[in-house]
Amino acid sequence: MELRELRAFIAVAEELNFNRAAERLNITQPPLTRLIRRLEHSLGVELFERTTRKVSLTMAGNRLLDQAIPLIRQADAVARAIRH
Amino acid sequence: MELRELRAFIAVAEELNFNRAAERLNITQPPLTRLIRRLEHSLGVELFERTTRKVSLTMAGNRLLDQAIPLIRQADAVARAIRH
DNA sequence: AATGCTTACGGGTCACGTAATGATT
DNA sequence: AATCATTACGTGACCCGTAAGCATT
Repeated sequence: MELRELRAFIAVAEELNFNRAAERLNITQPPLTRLIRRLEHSLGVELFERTTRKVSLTMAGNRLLDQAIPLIRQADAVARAIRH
Repeated sequence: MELRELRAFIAVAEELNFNRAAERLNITQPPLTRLIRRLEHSLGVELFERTTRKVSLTMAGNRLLDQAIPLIRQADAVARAIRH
């Protein structure tokens, strides 16, 4: 699990749309799909249900979102603190 | 800043020796040197003073260590929670 | 037909490990 | 000479973006 993956996850979870999330991350959809896949694989759970037309969070995804946001926030705070 | 880099940083900070830290991380010294360099570069600060014979934490390094440990701990807790 | 996620594929970058270098004791 | 970190270098893996595929509306 890497911060980059969590940032990608949060973007998708908030947008519920890979295209917009990818734009927000300044990448295209395919790498984003792969980031999410890798995160899912490393955690051993599905984070989204993709019903071809609609993306929604699974229960595990919801739980992760709750925890990923403060984690990223804390990581950013650490970086800022060290940079002064 | 990535978790992988922080884990490497913690290993070096605790061992104060690149060789032992690399072993602990199951990599060799050169990639470890580069991980640390990249982290230093991304934060814009020196984290270690390398006097060729001795490695010691800078002030910034000390501050990062204090914050990186709980951050990694939290990240591990998140991963564990999601995996059940 | 249009939309939206995923898979295929080619190319460039990146990361690893071995080997060589530099510096200190 | 020995130790320890860094730099050089070649190879294999990884990541990106374009293009193609596939399913749903």
